[in-house]
Amino acid sequence: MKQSRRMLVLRAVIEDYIRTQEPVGSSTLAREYGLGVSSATIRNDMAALEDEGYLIQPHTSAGRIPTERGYRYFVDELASVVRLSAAQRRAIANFLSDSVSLQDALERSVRLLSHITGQVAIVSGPSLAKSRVRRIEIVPLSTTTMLAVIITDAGSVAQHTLSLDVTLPSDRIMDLSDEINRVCINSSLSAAAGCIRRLAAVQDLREMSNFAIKLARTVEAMANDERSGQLYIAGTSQLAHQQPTEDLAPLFDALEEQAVIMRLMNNLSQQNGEVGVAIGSETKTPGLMSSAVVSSGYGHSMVDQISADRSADADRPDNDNYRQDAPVAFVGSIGPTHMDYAATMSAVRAVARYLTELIAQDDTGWS
Amino acid sequence: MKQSRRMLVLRAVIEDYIRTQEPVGSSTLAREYGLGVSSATIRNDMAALEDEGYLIQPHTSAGRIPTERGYRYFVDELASVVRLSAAQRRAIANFLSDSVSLQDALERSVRLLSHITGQVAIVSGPSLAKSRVRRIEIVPLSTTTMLAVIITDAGSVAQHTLSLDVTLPSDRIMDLSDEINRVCINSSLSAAAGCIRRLAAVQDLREMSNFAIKLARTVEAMANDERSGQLYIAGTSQLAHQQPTEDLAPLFDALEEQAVIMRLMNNLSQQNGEVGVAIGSETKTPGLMSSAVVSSGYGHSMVDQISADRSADADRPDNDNYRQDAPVAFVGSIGPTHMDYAATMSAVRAVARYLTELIAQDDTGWS
DNA sequence: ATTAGCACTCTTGCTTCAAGAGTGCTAATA
DNA sequence: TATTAGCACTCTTGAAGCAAGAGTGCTAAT
Repeated sequence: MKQSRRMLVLRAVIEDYIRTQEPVGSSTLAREYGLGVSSATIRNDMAALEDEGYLIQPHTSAGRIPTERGYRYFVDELASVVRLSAAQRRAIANFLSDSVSLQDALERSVRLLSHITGQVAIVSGPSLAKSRVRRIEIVPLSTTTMLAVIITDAGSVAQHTLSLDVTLPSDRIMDLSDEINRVCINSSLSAAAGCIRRLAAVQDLREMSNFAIKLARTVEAMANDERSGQLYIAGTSQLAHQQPTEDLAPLFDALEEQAVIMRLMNNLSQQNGEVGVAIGSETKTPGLMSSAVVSSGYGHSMVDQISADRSADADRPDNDNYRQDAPVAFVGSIGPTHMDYAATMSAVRAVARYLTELIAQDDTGWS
Repeated sequence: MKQSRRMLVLRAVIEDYIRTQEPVGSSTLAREYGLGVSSATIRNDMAALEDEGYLIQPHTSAGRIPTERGYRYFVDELASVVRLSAAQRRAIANFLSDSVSLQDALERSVRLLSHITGQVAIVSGPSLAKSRVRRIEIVPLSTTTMLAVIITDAGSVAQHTLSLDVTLPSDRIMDLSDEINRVCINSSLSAAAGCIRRLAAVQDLREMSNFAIKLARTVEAMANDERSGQLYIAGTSQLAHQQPTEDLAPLFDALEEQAVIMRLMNNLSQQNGEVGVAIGSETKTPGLMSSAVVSSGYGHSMVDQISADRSADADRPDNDNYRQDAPVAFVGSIGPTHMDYAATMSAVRAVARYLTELIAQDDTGWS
């Protein structure tokens, strides 16, 4: 009973602080929240909560504000993420439905998410490493330069220029291109690189083999490029709008460090389908010490689909680093530690769901 | 003589203010700059300059700061943009030279420019409307969905999904694709749309013609899409670093309004090769009232190349909206009105030059 | 046309002060 | 033992007052 009320107090403090952003005192709590005890009692509880590290007071004679630990408890208690209402979900689907390409869909998604949460939103494009090749095109830019365009099953398009020392006849390139596409389709990028390399060795390619090797190296590089999944960020202006409680510079710096953000969000969205939350120092990122990150993976590789097609395609080597159910990309939102966690988590989840559908759906495409 | 010294004083005030960011008084001026007159004389000049609208004093008893008009005069006087030193230019070329694709080059460019100027940098990808088609690929995503990938001579890649109501045999699509590429190559996008549309009518395409028409519409839409040239922005964090003299929110808002920025920069970079400067209200953009924009076009369509190839290719209709020497995209930097104009203009110019070379160079490609 | 000198104006930083909010502790109560 | 009333104490916040400093405008002299 006692323990229980203490936590109710904690919850009340946090809710109030999230609303008002001001240190909350015992009397406010006693008045506004129906705790049925006097302010003095609450004072005792708050003192205890402070001892336990859930609350802190900015100065001797002010109300209390939650600590990182406080928020963590609060978020953990928030176990069941409230689903958005059907209407809200429909609105999202509606807004995103007439996207015209994957990029377009992702751009809309960040903007939408940022708008819903009123915070910074981040969406990554599907990681190339975790996608399958749908087509590899080789477009001559000049006699000695080729543009390799790789289209993945997630709908993303990556490009890379290759320059050669020799001039190659275009029909031979076409042939090679056809051959590559025949062999590589539906392999992961790293597997495809292997295919191409093998092709370079086996076939009677003569002057082409050099080119093929270069191409293989390129594809491999793409697969391993950590920041391969393009990052979309929106809503940085929202940051400038909140009264500058503190210095925003480090936060902005962090946002420009794409690699850092990428790693952070990826870690956070490991277990699929669920939204992850990192609060303050949990982000292990200098600029985010007073921010929280809410993120979810999306685009889990469809399990049955994979295994079905694994057995079908004998050409594909086993060293594919697919992890079943590992998300292919992520979507998230970054805000102050005193953000509205419930709302943010719901929104992130909803957008993630939508994007997952969208990607899995490439049998029907974007309408 | 008198007129001349007044303007020297103006120049000195502006230079000092750009350095220190603090209102500059007559005594400082007399001491630090070798004007050879007393502070009282300078006071008179400053009073005159204030009457003429070049200077203003924030409060009765403070130094003077430049007005918009002051900056304008200053910038106009700065006629000859200082070229960067050979070493600096080499450093730029060096940093950008191992770009691996157009996107990559553009991303590096913004980051670099932002780093050099210490301000926000913006680079647009080549506008599709002003580029020529190098290749149009049609990749089936499913039986009823096609991904159209358009590759332009500037090296940019645009994509768009098309969904159909009927299933089309893939070999027929290949044929159509070949035909389209045969006819459209080297046309502008809008011309290509026309080609495809004509193809749809003339050929015995049967069930394909519907698809072709859809494709034509898509290509046309891409050509007309104002924001088609993707926008790259870097260095927003720099904004947060300068002491917040004033509210940054509107500035951030403006930066997120891609369409607005796009239009502004485009207008500013009309006359090619030269950098344009818009100061404060000259930008006609609410959020930029105390910012200045320095921008330059890049990637002028190479004049002779165009005309040569205009006569050669009889298939291309005349309604191409090429304007000789009109830039294809732009690069610029945004900073406070008290920025270091000379340095910023030099940097913008250097990067623009480099990018122009890069694009024109698609006969040699990225090294 | 320039300059020295001087009175005047404003900002800026500091200190003081009173009001208000909130706490911690003690002693009384159920 | 858990709760509560009461009270002294602490600390922030805002206003007000004040002295120092910077810079100007004006006048009179060169």
